[in-house]
Amino acid sequence: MNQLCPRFEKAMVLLSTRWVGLILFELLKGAKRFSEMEADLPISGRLLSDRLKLLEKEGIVERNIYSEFPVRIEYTLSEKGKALEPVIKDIQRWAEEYISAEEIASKEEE
Amino acid sequence: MNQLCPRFEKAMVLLSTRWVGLILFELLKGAKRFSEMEADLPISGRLLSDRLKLLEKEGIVERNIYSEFPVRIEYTLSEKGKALEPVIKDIQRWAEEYISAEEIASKEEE
DNA sequence: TATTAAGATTACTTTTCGTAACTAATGTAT
DNA sequence: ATACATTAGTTACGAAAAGTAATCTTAATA
Repeated sequence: MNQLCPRFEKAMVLLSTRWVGLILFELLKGAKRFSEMEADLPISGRLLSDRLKLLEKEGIVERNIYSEFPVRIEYTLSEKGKALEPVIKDIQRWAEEYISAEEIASKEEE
Repeated sequence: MNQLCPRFEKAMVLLSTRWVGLILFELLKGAKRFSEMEADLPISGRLLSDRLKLLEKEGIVERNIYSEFPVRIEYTLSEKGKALEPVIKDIQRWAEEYISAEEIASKEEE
């Protein structure tokens, strides 16, 4: 039925998961705490939690616990995660060149 | 609230739309008819139709009608669509390097 | 014991999916 | 002329997933 390379298909499905791209973009800037990401991204805590768990399971994100007061938990990209940088950079370049201001303005219409 | 570049966010949301990546991958190989894509991709006609309309609206895909018997309709990438090639190529490279065979085998588990 | 941060859980609403049946346009066979 | 193929979708609708906000949990202070 379908002629796709299973690795590619798996990667595509993973990267197409809603908000995963934006989370990767956040983490490419450096280690982030849960609440920082929650503030920066347009998603709720429940979803952020789900996605971080998914990315951790996939070996893309690492969760580091620092036993301070109060406890600090930081999320960082693994090597596998950092290797996605070119994808994100390409998307940024494409967006700069091809997404027009009008398109963004007309978000709420239709 | 959020600190993201709106162009980037828009691009990310668009490219994160389920199946959009796989459709782009199909079309990077050249012009495709509706039924060919339906056969190659693991999605239903309804969704394929939805996504093609979305991509046409976004100026990424072009729809060409040939009045033969029976009518032939081909989908191709616009310049804006072709400009996404690096993104897809990067994802392919990443998948080759980082998606292991075991991960694919264990699709149905958990 | 009251507070604070991280994040999990719950209860509930809204969107999106997927299947299968249906429509439209056009050419062919009878 | 009428009935049937073929391609390319569209519609309807129940099922599944995604979304939100508010409420718990845990652990270490002050």
